[in-house]
Amino acid sequence: MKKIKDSPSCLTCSIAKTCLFRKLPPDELEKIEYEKTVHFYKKNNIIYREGNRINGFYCVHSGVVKLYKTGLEGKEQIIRFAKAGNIIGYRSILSGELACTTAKTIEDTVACFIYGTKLIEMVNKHAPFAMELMKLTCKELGESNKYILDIAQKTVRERLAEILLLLVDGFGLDDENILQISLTREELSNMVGTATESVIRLLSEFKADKVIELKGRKIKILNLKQLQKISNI
Amino acid sequence: MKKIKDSPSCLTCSIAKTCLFRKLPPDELEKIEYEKTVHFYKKNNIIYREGNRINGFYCVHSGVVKLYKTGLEGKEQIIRFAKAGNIIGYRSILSGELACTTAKTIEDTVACFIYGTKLIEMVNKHAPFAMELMKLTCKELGESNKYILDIAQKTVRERLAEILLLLVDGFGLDDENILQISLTREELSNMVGTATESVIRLLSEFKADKVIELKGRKIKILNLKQLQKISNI
DNA sequence: CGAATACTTGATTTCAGTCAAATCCCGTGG
DNA sequence: CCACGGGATTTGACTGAAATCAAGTATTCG
Repeated sequence: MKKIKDSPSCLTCSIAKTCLFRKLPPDELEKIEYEKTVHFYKKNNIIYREGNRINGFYCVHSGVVKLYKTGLEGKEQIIRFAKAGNIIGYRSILSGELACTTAKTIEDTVACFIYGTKLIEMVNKHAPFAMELMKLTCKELGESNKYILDIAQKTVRERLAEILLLLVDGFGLDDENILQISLTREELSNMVGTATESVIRLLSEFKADKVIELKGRKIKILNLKQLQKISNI
Repeated sequence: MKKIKDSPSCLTCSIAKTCLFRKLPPDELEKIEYEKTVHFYKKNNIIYREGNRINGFYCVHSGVVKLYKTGLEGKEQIIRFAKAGNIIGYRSILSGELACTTAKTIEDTVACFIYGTKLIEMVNKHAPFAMELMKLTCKELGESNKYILDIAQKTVRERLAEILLLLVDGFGLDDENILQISLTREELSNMVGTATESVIRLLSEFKADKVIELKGRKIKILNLKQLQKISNI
């Protein structure tokens, strides 16, 4: 277990300056600092489960979390990823419903837990914070709606290209144009909403067409323009 | 055009007592009463279009509105319906984005328009209202996420059964068990996310299996349990 | 009443899922 | 260090659900 001094402090946390929490006054942030609990998760650990009642939300400090729903045959459908600065679990707090997704780390992750009552208190007391949170939710809603259209009408090929572009957007490329997130083929297929074999075949095609290059889970983007063309945005 | 006295008043509007606006103090509601404009739409009219910047939102007073996104080949994907008491267009106001759906009436509809600035003012001034709006948004987000899973993993047959159940839930049955919303086969297919012919074939199957009965656009539910079974909820 | 739209049914095609088998890769423990 | 086991990946063959295409019928609306 890590030492306490490794725990991030809200007051010095650079994330708090760019995310949602920048809308809170400093004294409020200080209070959160003393109420929050910091959790360390190894890769492939579940933070909360779909269908659970959760009594707080998490602010991801580092690492990556996948949020997914589980279908009938146990197949995952990834709804989104959360990385440093993103919050997870807030939806069910605000709607008063059970968690609609499972949150599982795909890298070692540090996340701060804050009670739902605190979140609701902040929403009630600080209008700018409430507005920012609402903005966030509405954007997420827009993205989910867009994804409904995509899955309903696009081919798997188009969707895979689009997902790759989304990943480039969210996680970036290094100086060799390698995508800075490592996903299994199965996770990719669970994002696209297709069979693992289909993703593998399509990745091979993209590779044959010199759009990408593959080395294990590393994906090197050779032709971004072509990917956009394939994705039919 | 209808006479002004047909315009609903927020103060006496029974809808305002059950929906979002019940969270506003009476004096605030009175102010809205004088700022809102009432719009009358015939069936099949567009209230706003996907991609438009809209500067306000609408509260549906009567009638039904379908909210849909348009795909590549012009095919609609219906995201949800709005009926009396529902609000539409608020997402893009709050997120500061362009409208992510087109809103089109499928029945004669009366809707009240309120400026976005007013909505934001209300969110800032009245925390209970803000909370209620946030709750609404989060529920909608939960539903959209659920639908992503459904479209990605369920068969068309399962989804059609599920959509029928959703419609029963949202619009109810009359004393003859006839669904109280009239949709074209194409609209049904645009909800399910499939081809019109597929919906027709499946409806015929359901009819052959004595699950439903069809008379034009009227759908009579004969066996709700069986529908639930088919939908695999 | 005629044109346009909506609905239905049948035939065919195709995209993507499933099943099966082989290979690769990686961590573990001897 | 290397063999072993299990999961991940890949490829091929086959299947099937649903889309597309086509053609005819029914309804609706001006």
